[in-house]
Amino acid sequence: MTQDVTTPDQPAYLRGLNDPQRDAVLTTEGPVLVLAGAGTGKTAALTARLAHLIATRRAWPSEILAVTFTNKAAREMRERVHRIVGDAVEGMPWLGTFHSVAAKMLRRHAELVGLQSNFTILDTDDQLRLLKQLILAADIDEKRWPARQLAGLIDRWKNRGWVPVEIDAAESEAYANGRGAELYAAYQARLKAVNACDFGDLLLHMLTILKTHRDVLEAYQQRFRYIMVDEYQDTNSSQYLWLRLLAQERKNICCVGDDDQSIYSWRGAEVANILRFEHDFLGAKVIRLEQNYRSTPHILAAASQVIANNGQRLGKTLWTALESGEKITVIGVWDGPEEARRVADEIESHRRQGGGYDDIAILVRAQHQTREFEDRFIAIGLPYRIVGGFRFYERAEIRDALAYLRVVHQPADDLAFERIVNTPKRGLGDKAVARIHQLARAQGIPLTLAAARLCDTDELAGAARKSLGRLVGDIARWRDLANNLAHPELCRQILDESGYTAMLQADRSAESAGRLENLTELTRAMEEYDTLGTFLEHVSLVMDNDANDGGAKVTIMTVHAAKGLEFDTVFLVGWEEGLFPSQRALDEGGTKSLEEERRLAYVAITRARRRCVIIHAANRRIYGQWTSSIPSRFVGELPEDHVEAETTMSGGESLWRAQWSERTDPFAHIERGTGRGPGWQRAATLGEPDARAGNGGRVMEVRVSAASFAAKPRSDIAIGQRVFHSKFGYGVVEAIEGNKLAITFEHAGTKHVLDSFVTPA
DNA sequence: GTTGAGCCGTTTTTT
DNA sequence: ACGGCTCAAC
Repeated sequence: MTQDVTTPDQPAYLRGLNDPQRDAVLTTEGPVLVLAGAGTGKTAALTARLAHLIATRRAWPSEILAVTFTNKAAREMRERVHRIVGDAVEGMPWLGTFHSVAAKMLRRHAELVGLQSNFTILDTDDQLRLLKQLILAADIDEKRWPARQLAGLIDRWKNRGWVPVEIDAAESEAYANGRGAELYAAYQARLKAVNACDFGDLLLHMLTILKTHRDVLEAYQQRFRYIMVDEYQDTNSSQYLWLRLLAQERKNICCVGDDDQSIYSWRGAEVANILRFEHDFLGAKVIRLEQNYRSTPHILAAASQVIANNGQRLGKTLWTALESGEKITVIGVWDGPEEARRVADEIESHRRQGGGYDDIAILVRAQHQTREFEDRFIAIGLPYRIVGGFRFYERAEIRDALAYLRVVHQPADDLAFERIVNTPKRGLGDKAVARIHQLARAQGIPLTLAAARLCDTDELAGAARKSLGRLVGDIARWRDLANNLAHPELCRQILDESGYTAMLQADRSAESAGRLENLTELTRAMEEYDTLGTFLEHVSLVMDNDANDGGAKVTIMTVHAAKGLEFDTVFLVGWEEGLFPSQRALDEGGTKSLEEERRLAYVAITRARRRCVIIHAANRRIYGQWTSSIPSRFVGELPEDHVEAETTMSGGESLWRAQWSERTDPFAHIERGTGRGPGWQRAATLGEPDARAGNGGRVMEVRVSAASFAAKPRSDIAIGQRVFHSKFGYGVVEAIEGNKLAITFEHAGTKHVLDSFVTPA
């Protein structure tokens, strides 16, 4: 093939690269666009390029700006560069996500936009609470004009790089009869007052600074000899403008992306950015990476065929040298639970043939789909991990603890103060808080200060006054302590002295034990950061938590989260109209949304190395209602020659292709099998779906859980013992079989679970 | 000021 | 189906 033309005296980082990859590495000067199809070794080329710039002394590590979209991608790049150039990577302060790099810059120049450098970065939750207050103050009916909608609008405006005065009447019209811009301005003013900004602001403020302060712009233009951008198809306008300003002087910008994998338009990404790159950066060199090293020809053919239905593509022809392997499997099942059972069965048989759990992923369109699998996997004790979903730092107890730390770290953080003022309950309700607000507004001071002053008056009733006085005193003391105490210790002390720990200890509900554990974990995590400030920054920007607790597990995640990853076997579930493509995309976005859904399908298929199984169910429960569904149009777009169709439904024949060619009646298959009314009615009346076996002539295979083979009973668990399970709460062990336990839970009935999921209570 | 009952929207996707 | 939020009662 094209690789291995390397002569022995060439540097190690070029070894194993094919011609276009090498071209991407060695073309250092001028604008470069690397169009990298799925699985074409994009990251390898990108990291080699970085290494090349450093090794050939074209730039010091600190003179390279390298931005990615996710923390995961940034971390991976850092690790890979480290492997090549060693500790030189430590000197790369400007390798990170757009947001973390922008935050770092903004902390240096905060005063130019009216902030102090210890500003707080708000998350969505804080943002919504703040907006609600403003909506209320503006006398707008929040029921009619939800804060979420306003948040979405403001986010969109920020993504486009628009400050409040740039919002025209037509845009403003989108909220509360033209008051959108007014609310946006009020929001920005409020953020400034509490010394905070949101995610969009990190970029927008920096953009404002670069536009209005020539000296700052020129300094960065000088500094960044080379700029590299990963996943360029995901940049929004504000990021694009930011990049263009920074690259204007030296023009050494290398963007890597794939227009077919643009799946983030909903958060402002503009595919147009990549489509018009050559126009924006004159003389740009375009390099295409088209050799796929990941997937079999069948998988590649299927993906290519699906994406070919999109218009407006830059176009690539992916090819592979791999063996042809297995065709894609399409399976039609009866309903959601059967889908989960079927996937579990496949995984266990894969396991029996010596396969592992780690190389399997289940990709869903929407987060809620994970539940069906979670339920099934817990029931049979199949180890799994859900990526995304509830994030560690989004849990209530963690956010409470962080709010305490924020109040201590950044005195103007009113939102944090509001969060903790009556948590734990200390008799400071709406009335007392309203008084504090009143005073704060009257004097134009932060809430903590207003609270302190309020204590000196006799405006509050005795109990409330005493309670508030205590809190104010505590906060003042903690602020002092912050200077001479290690921050993890400070955090522990705050949690104890505020009564927060006591509150959780007094709570005997199923979750409280886990919450206390989470707080311990939080203080442990803090130890990895030098200062309270860097820790809080990390929390705001790097909110991902790889649950890296040992042991092989099947991964369940959304297609979005799977971008950039690969697995031997991939199950693509829920390929039904209304779910994938999503109803919303079908309803409101027209062709554009549908094409984005199709790109999502393309991303999904190309995650698979060897085996790709696509499943659609005939019936699904949506909002608690059974609904019939028809196979996704994307199923119909798969090339026949590369697909093996199969169904477990009573009719015996797969209808997926018929659905999108000849047949028009979506219920035909269901009627044929049962001879009775609409499928969902029957499904709804049948308790345990397996009971249908006799009905439709299908017999469920008797399953032996793979988990029971690896039977290694835990010594700390015995029959009759009380245990805790993070999903089901407390229960008593009834039986032990290998590493599987039968437990009668206090609130969830009797379940069979793996012993690794429980702890002795 | 705190607790409970009923109502509503929710299910896209994330820094 | 479920959780979060609003409103009413204690």
